[in-house]
Amino acid sequence: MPRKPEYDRDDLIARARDVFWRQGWAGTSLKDLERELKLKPGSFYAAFGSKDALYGLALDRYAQEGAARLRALADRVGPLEALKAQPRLVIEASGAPAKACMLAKTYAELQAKDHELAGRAGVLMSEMKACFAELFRQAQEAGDIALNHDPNRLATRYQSDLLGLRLSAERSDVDAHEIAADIAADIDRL
Amino acid sequence: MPRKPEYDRDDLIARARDVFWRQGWAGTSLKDLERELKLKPGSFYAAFGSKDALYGLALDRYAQEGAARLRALADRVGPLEALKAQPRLVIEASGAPAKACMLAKTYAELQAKDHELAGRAGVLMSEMKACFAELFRQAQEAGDIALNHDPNRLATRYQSDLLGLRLSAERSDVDAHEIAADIAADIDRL
DNA sequence: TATATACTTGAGTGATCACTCAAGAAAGAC
DNA sequence: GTCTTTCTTGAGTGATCACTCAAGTATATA
Repeated sequence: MPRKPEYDRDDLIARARDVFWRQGWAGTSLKDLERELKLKPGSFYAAFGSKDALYGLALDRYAQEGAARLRALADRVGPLEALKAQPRLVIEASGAPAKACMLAKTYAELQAKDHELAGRAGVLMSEMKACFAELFRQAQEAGDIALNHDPNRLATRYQSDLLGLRLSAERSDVDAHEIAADIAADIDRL
Repeated sequence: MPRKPEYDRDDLIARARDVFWRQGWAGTSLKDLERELKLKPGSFYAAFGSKDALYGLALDRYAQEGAARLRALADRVGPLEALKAQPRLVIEASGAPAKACMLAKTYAELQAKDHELAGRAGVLMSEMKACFAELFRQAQEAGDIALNHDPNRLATRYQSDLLGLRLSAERSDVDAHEIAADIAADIDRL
């Protein structure tokens, strides 16, 4: 008996993710979202409850899709090549609304206020780090990386480098491809 | 004949810098500044004109002091050792209100809105990059780094690594000292 | 067709935003 | 002391913030 909504919830979350990713949490107003999602306030709150709730969904979606992409890449080309290709891929992603990592931006913006979303972003970054560590471990298992390295330490440095790269890639005075190539070259020297 | 202000303008800018550094641009309200600077709105606007104007002053102060510290360090221990020590020093700075770079945070927060302060932060980051490049060049001149490296490229990568390090240093699940040591070790291998 | 159920609409809520300004207080010049 | 100039004070400005809710509309079931 009920009426169906006119929107596609998944599509709405994806579009909200793009707005939040680009403009940040405080930088995105309800007006921005209403315009972008073509939703009046009433529908918006009926669908998502609050701006923060939608941001949380967008953050989870962002992390889940990023991890899935990396896993798919590793399945295709192997762990070492995936780790080497990732820096170039993240800064070349054409559809993305920004180069910088949404998790890092969220964490940097909201951590000082102990906002729940910063905690969530931190957890998701930690999971991503574990994902990198697993790939380094697999690369060692395959004999591509010397065994005297700690995969967790490699992952920590690698993630840090990626964060720096992606932030640098937003700048017009920086050749991010050079940085990406240098990060990949570092992996070959392990 | 005039009355003197009761505040120390330089001290006020330094305190505003710390608040902005920690909480960001949108995350800092006039109320926050009035509380921190102990200034009523009237005095605030008489002294600085606007929130953005004060943020600009704080940003310039931040960059100027950072560059001065690095130059002083290089004068003391030489260019190579300065570049190697800097990663550790930036994450150990005890008085700082945050680990992450204020220029990077400003740029990340405001670039999407084409805010003037993002442009200013970008210019200051560019100047810092040139400062790094000069140190790499001097280290080459001193025979500490092989001449086949482009100092500008080294500086670009180095700055990117520092940005990543400093962002990572805000996280509780990351051992930033390991990253800092690894960045320093990379310089030794050049 | 009638009814029940959910979705859509948009004016309106109080709170907070950056900012203004008029009035009062303080200090150097005379 | 008196005047002039500047600083300090804080209530108040309109705009925007996230969010609410009652009324209207559309659709699946009976």
